[in-house]
Amino acid sequence: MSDLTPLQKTLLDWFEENRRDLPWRKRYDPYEVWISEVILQQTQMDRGVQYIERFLERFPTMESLAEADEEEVLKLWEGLGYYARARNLLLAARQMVAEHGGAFPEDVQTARALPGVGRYTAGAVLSQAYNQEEPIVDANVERVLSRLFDVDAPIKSSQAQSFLWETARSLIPKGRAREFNQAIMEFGNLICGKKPSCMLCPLTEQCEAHYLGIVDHRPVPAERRPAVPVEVASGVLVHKGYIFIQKRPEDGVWPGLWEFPGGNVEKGETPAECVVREFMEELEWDVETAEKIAIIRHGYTTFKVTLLAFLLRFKDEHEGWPEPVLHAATEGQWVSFAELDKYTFPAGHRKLIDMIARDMRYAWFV
DNA sequence: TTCCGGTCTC
DNA sequence: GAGACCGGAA
Repeated sequence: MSDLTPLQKTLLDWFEENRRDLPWRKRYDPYEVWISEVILQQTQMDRGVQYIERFLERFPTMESLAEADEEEVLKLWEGLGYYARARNLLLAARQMVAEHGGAFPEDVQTARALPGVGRYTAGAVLSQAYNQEEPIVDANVERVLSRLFDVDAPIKSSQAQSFLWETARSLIPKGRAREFNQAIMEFGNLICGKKPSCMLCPLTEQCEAHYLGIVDHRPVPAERRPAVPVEVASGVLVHKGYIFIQKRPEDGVWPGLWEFPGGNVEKGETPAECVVREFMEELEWDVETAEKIAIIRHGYTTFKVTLLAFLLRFKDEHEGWPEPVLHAATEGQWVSFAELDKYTFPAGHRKLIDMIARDMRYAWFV
């Protein structure tokens, strides 16, 4: 019956030998495949697997997720980044329970109408869970195909992308989409990685880029522009041993996460002046800086952020708890240091909390 | 310090 | 078609 091409056969055989045990490969349950794919969208496999296991343990079914609290979903997501994924996951689960009987749709159009489900995720779930002959092109597949077929256009260009999707579709052996799509992705992960192991590769004879000696130049990356440096100041306002935090708006950066108020340091002001100004603008509170706590650096693709954190106190005496007038948040809270654990913070602010916890100078309110 | 990655929005 | 969204590994 073997009407497989050599390329298909090699990849399928290789996968049979080298298939890793991963959470969604136990059952290929559509819900579990979907959760896994969304978590792995921007996450290294080793870290992602732990998040997948934790997530599926807490929310084992579509129904359990649909009933979940957004705060709890975000808390499980803390540290993964791209928090819109978590929010879309919850929205999509609710939509599937309401409109699709709690099941992941079996056709591409319906699947792609779900929030957070694009071309890749739709193909990944439909092929792996339902064995449908839908292609997937992720970064692994991009590497494998751009090398095998020497794709010289920039990998994200529409020219390259349409070639990749068409090719990925044409390569799927009849009735074996589940195996084949996993095979090519696993292969792109373990053999044809960023640093390819051509010595171990069973496909070198069919690999155009290998023949030309340009494997390291495929795929052709998009040009990137240099990261813009940004200076940010945030304040940890302590009043009667409690700390003020606020919940970010539903859109923009870190949607729905909690933070210490602050903002960009403008030209001509010091970070300390900035944080005082920000507290006035965002909360209408008159504060002063008590001391500088820490400098935290974190890099992004488009920005490199230097976060300067200050310990703050109110300028005037306050008997009770002053009410903030929220201008940059949907909620505000006074919490004890221990209670910070229950809230979801961006990684930089979580780092700041850890630094405070370890620093003896702050033992009086920690 | 540089690099990586799906989806959504504009 | 370009840029925003995030964090950690290399």
